[in-house]
Amino acid sequence: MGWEDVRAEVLRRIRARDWLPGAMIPNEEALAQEFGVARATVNRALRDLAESGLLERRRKAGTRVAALPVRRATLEIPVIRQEVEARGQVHAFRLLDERMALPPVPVAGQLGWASGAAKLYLETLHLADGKPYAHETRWLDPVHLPDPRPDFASISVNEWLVTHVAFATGDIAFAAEAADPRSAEVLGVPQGAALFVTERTTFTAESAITFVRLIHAPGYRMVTMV
Amino acid sequence: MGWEDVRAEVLRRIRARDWLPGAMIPNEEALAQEFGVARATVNRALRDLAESGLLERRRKAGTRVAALPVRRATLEIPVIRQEVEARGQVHAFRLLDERMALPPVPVAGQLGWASGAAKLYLETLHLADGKPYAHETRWLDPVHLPDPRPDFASISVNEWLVTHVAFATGDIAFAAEAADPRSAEVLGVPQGAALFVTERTTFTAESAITFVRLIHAPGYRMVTMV
DNA sequence: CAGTGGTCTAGACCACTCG
DNA sequence: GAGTGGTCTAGACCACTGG
Repeated sequence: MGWEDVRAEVLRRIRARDWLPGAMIPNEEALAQEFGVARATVNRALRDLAESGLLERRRKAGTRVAALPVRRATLEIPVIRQEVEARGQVHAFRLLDERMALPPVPVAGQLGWASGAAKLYLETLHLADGKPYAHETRWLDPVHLPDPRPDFASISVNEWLVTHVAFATGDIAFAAEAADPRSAEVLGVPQGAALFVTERTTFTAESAITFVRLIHAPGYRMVTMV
Repeated sequence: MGWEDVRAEVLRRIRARDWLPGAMIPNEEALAQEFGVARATVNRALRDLAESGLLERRRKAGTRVAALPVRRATLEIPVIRQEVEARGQVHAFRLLDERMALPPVPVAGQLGWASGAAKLYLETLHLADGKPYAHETRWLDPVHLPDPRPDFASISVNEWLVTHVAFATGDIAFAAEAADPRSAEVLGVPQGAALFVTERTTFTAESAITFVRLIHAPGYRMVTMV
């Protein structure tokens, strides 16, 4: 009887409605005795179920079955090259633009960059088997780059950052947007086409590193297994 | 020195590039000695970092810093009512259609339903402060419903399922799609508008329960904190 | 203040897998 | 075969928080 068995049995009782949504379940010590395992083993199992949103735990208050379970889905976000290669296709990219420029106010604001400070703008087209796969536009604080800058025409910005900059946190957002003229041209789709967009902001402990928008070619789906 | 401190210190060394991407790090016992904690405490910290994709661990092989860290983002997918109420708005919904019908072949196929078997089709419009929020279309195997069926005009299908059916697993997909005539009409947007679509398939241990498409009103964003 | 979960420890054995 | 992570145990103390 390992912790995964304990988890399975608890899960079974929830599913069988032995323990109803919103109801308390026995405390760790009671379950440990019933299953004949140490309390730490029960703790491990219940902690896991709580992390996945099926249980709610509070000291002193005890453990209850979540009334309205929040589904938690984990997305894996690999570098684009891996994503393309995982589909059995060949990845390539073209650096379309690279220059210092003033970031738009909303971007500077979200990243906490002083307005009026020029940052590095990079525009890249990713290809899968030679066909447009994603249109990437990125603002990057050059303070995180060595002098001279890496040659982003030969190594993708993202891969350089991932292997050379210690990034800490960030947030990711997904949205559907109508293709603007530039993305439409680059991806070879009609203006206004519905495109899947990923936006990522990345910070180190102290300061913002980069803001990137990935505009995916039509048909892109993001899938998760629960 | 708790396990979170150990995790923080290991993270610091990765960020400081003391330990380079792809490189091995000391084993648990060595770290336990260095930090003056039990091996189980180090294990907890390293396991956590491995789950978030920063470390790769294998028995006998040891622990190494991930060469190309896979970002893992966790999405919380609450019931729509909670989502709307979290924005400080009032949730309401209207059941637009409810009937037995033959599901489209791709749907039946994905759910493992015999072709030619009629299932329950439900169409719902969700409102936030009275304005269209999401257009929901759903196929549901009535075998999971009591007789007579719940009154889905007064309790939303999703909430009924979540509190009454023990669902096990499922997958979730996100995509951008152009508004079809029906969704455009119901949501009050032009045909062809770019809309964010969520598709969920839900299974019990034995059989498929439901397939649901949520077509969100324009401007919808799905956000995650890493 | 008292009950519950959260964590730590020291030691042990097991499971996997590299060499 | 041997080294590493994975897990379990029994006991202890701590931290939070409900009554």
